[in-house]
Amino acid sequence: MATMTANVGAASYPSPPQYSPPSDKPMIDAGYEPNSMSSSSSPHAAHGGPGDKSPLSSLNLNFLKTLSEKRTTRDGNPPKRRGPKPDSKPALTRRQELNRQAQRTHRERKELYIKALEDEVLRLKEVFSNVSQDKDKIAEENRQLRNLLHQNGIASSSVAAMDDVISNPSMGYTSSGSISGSYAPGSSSAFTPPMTSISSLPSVAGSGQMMGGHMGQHPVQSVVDYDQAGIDFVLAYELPVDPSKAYMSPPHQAVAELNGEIPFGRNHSAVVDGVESKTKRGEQQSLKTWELSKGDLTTLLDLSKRLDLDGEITPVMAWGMILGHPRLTELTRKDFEKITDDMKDKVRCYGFGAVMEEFEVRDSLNAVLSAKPEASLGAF
DNA sequence: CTAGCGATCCACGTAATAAT
DNA sequence: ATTATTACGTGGATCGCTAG
Repeated sequence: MATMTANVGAASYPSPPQYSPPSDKPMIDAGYEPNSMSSSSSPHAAHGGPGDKSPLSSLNLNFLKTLSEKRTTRDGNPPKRRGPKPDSKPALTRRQELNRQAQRTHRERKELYIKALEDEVLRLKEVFSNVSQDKDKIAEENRQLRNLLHQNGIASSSVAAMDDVISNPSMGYTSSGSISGSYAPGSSSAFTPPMTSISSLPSVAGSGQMMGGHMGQHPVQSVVDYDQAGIDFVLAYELPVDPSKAYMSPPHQAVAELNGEIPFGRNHSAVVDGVESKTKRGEQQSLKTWELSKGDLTTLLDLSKRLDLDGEITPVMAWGMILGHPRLTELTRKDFEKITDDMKDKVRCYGFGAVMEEFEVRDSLNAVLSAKPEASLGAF
């Protein structure tokens, strides 16, 4: 059992670049002699039965020790010579010999891997140290600049706001950084282009800016208010038609990571609770949902690309998908409603909110578009 | 000082099992 | 079938302590 779990995790150490596997098939100790002893092949003494020693036998302890210790013995002597044990018999079977070789190379790989990790730790320590120094310098400079502003009677509130954004990566994050590719990393069907174009806008920007980007691409568009259409689209799934659909699947970890970063609206479970309580009490007041402004929609679009739902997407993502469609301008308000209705049957509750299959959104969208007279077919 | 002894380190072998 | 990895055992070397 223990072997199973560990095996997968440690899948492989980077192979040692310099190690050349025994070319002429499993001959005795071919090509192995890291230190001194060359391939010998006539030792003796087999191993006995079960022995002494503590259960945490050498391997684990050795592993830990090699993380921090030197390559010499305590009296400064070089470590033990390597090579076959002086008392080891030549392998009796081909399989035995292969195992022996495999174990040697494995140990070597492991050693190199650990060494590489050690080096990486040192490197990162240095980087961290440098960054810390830079940060201190900048903070100090910032302080001085603020003082200067203050002395000259210039309010620094806006500057302070910028500081918040900088010091809190969860706010107004930009496209750089570690969050890359968080949406469906393995899914080639992800609709990245439109989403990135949207999310690259400052999240503090109002919907006007967001739409500016799209209206630039689709000028002189009908009367469709994409802001409002988007809000309607997203909110449509926050009021489950069928309360029995609630909690069909467990909360996703990705949401936990985003928790606390959503500065508006309501907990979705509360919404579902509200629905339940409504069905019980017949009260209208409990059927509240998110209070979503146009600015919030932009922020949601921004946040949504950081979820990894494995092929499923949130309504916000779906809306981003729709916005990114090359034939967006052909869509009317009725089309949006049609898609919304379509998807209502397919939406599921993911614990924190609604999700839907990406391909179903695509299908629905394409269905609506294909019912239209002409146009360049720009399916996904 | 030194021999004796137990604990620990270390490199290795073997077998089982998972992965390819 | 072969290779990679894990788990465990072995024996020599070394260390630290202690009694003589």
